Amino acid sequence: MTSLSESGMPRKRPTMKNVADLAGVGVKTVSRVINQERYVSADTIARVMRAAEQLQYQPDVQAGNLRRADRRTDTLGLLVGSVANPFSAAVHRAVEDAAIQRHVAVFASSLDDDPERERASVEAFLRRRVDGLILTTIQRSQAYLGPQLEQGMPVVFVDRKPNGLIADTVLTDNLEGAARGTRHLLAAGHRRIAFLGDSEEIYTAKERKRGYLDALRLEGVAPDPRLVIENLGEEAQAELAVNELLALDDPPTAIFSAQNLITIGAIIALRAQGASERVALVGFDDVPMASLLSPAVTVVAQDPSAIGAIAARRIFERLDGESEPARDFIVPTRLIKRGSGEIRPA
Amino acid sequence: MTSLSESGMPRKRPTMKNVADLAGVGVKTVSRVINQERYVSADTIARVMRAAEQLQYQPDVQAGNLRRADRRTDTLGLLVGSVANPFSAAVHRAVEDAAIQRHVAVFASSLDDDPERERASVEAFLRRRVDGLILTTIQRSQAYLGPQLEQGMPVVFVDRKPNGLIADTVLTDNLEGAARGTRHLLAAGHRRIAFLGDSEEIYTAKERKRGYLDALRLEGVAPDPRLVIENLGEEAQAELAVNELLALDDPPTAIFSAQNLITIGAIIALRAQGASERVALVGFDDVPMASLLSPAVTVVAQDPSAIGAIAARRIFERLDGESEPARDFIVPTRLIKRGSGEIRPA
DNA sequence: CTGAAAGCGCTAACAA
DNA sequence: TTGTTAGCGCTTTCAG
Repeated sequence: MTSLSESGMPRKRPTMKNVADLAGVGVKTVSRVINQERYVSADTIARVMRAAEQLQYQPDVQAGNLRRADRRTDTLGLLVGSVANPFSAAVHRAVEDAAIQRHVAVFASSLDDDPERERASVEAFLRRRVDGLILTTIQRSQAYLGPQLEQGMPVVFVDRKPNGLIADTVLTDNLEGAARGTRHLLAAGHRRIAFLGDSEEIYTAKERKRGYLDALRLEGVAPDPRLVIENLGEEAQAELAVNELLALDDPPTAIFSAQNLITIGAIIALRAQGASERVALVGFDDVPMASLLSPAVTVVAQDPSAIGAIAARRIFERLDGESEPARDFIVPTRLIKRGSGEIRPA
Repeated sequence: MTSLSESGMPRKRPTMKNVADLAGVGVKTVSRVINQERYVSADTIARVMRAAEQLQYQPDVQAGNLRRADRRTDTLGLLVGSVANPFSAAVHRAVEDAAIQRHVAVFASSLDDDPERERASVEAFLRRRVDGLILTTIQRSQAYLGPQLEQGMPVVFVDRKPNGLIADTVLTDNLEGAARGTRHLLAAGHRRIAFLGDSEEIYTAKERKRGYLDALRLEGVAPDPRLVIENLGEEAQAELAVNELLALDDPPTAIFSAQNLITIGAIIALRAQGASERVALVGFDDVPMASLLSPAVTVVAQDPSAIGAIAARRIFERLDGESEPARDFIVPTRLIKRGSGEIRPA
């Protein structure tokens, strides 16, 4: 057993020099062994390894990278809404899985829709010389990243298009996904379909609304402005919105909710009003435990794992020299029919 | 607009020397300004700031820390089950919130119950010279961290007690929580209460089982070994286990499920058997959307945010010089009555 | 208040 | 196959 209290003065960490002295070789030889370069005799390798083992030597990557030609830190910065949010967490996980294969570690940071925090986090990443950046942004403009792009740092935007600069972007097919969900309700016979969306400022929200409107138009259904409620930030607001909708003279027979938390708010409200078996509901973005609710919730699911994987792949491609112009990667959605979206109008 | 394709040769990043030259001062003066040291004239500060601004200078923390006395990297390593798992994600978020206040960035890594990955991740953290480590471990022994502890690196274990060394640990009160959940079922009149647990190797699983058994014993109920099913790793296994239980001649009237996914498996099975309104269920660890299920799920909730916050606080205390012996921090649970746990025996 | 020189731990370039 | 020297970008030390 080793404990903190037993230890005397904290020993200094062993350096490459220490290992070299103990092994009776020069530092560069140790460096060669540690980095598995060629042209070292088996015997020398063994001696160095033994010395390193004995001293519990851990190479210092920061010091190494300081002189190394490419100055890579084998580090990535990931900025998401919140690491505690399931969508972000899935993106994070996918990025991590891609990164670990290249021995790259990832810094993750939550920004909580706070523009101040976006800048602060990005600067913190930059000071730490991350090799690349994967960002969900909130700021009005990302032009402040221009210099990094020019210096050749790979930057991939995720889930939102950047403003003020051109860079690789990975996006859910919000437009088609929302249209698809809406079409699904139209196909079930609904004509009065409400739209619940979040802040009009958010790119994804705008796209989803557009998809909803497009689908209606294509079917020759005139959108009713009273059925379109936006700027719903959280569950409680969505609940209120649904209550209002149901109180209309000619209430909607179906609801398309364009975001996760809004869908949950809608479920709560529909249930409280005893309308959950009567009013159809399709949500954009999957909801946890959706299949265990009654009715089970039909959703247009995003694929956060794919988003994270594509973003990471792109970063590494660019790090490996890919230099084609910035591109948008569109990730398709998947309609998951579970019940709530298959309710027909009375 | 700035784009990748417009840029010519990637320019080299500006260094402190560049700023110094542009401002017409020595490097040390720039260093003083950047680090906000005293004894620099207001005029000089202004000149340096202007030059830094103009060159878009970003200090390189790695280079700085190389020579700095305390050798801090302002970096933390966090190892959790999976960043995509809600419990871990909440811990992560709490750690991040504490870290950001001190301008500390956190590396998060998922270990997926893979001992190999545990070692690899910890080594990756160590090579990057993190200032501290917050770990959910899986390996049989963590003795390999002994040298780090001796060197004075703060290490806090979370959710599991380490083996082979003594270090600060933050734990849910598994024993009392499980006992509490079990007592809740006993108080409702149940005498045949099943226990569903995961791998017997896991510390928390052992504690929860002990809590269950203690509660039964204290009430004078002899535990029936046929009602105790362990080593349930995932939902599907839990479902099978519940099916077996319900097929007994004298089936349980209540179930205490000792883990998240197991609880979900139990819900699915009970519902499939039409038993969810008849057999009581209390789960350890909260379940997403629990209050929207029917019946809503009664749980003994953990407090992952508190766990993360305490772990981070401890790391920083130690970094600030605290040297008291390693301690266990026990985080209480909370019984949330929602319905499934209040069903009485027939 | 300011700057020159040394050196942090490592790798690049070159020499042996 | 191995070692030596310089230098990465910064902070420390110490002298102006």
